[in-house]
Amino acid sequence: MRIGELAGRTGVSVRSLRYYEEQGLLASARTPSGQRTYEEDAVDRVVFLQRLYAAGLSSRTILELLPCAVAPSQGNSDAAFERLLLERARVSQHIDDLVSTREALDRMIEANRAHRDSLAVSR
Amino acid sequence: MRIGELAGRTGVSVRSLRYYEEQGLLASARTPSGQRTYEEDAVDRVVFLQRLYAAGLSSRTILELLPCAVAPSQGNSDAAFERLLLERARVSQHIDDLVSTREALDRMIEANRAHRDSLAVSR
DNA sequence: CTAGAACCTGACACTGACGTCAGGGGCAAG
DNA sequence: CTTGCCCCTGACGTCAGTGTCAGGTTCTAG
Repeated sequence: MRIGELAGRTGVSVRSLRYYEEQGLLASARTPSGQRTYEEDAVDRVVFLQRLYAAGLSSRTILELLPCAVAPSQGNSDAAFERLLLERARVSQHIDDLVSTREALDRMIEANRAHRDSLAVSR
Repeated sequence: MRIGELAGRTGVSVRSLRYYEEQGLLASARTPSGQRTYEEDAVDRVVFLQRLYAAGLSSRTILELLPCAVAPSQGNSDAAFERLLLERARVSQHIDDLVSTREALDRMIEANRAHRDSLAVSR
């Protein structure tokens, strides 16, 4: 498929797809005229990239652990595997932070709701 | 206390503190010579701001829900309360995303570890 | 053949939270 | 008094992912 279709199917902009390629995260074959061509599996790949981006990983970091994602079958460099473990820990830490932030928000919500209710009563 | 001490006690840069003030998120009294002065509670406020920033809220958004955080005692604008609920949902959604991303990472880790172990055996 | 959609490269713009530098004042200790 | 540290404002730099525009080629439908 061509880049426009891939963009449509993944919800990612054409610009971003070209950027991913520039970063070494997404390969494409080229037609003789130079247009990018993708296989079906590119869709999953792009979705996967989006997921990691959303988790706060940078292009560089994703690039480093990509060998593990793409070919767990060969002896991936220890560095990539270490990266993987490290990012797993980072995500986990981030989750914990968010959970406690959510709790703080819940306390605020509760406090405000309580007061709003009391206001409603007094009206 | 002056800005340097506040920075030291919160682990936030002096630059950031001035930025927070510029955004209307952190007030300061001024000495006659123009130097910023903070009360003890500024420490908590800054920590709170850091928490929200880490949760992905923008300065503008934080500013909008700040009334709820600072004075749940008065009839805060419905808009601020709505903002609060909305951001709570956003954080919650983000947590869910991160959790499923972490699961994806765990699957990758497992796949890689399995192969590494089998390699180790064959050596 | 031709219009129009989709594609190409290259480059500059933007956003947001901050770093950093310039140029200048305030203030305590020696 | 002066050395040295902290503070001030203002402004430009950074980073990363993307938007967007320019100028040009390619594909597809009628």
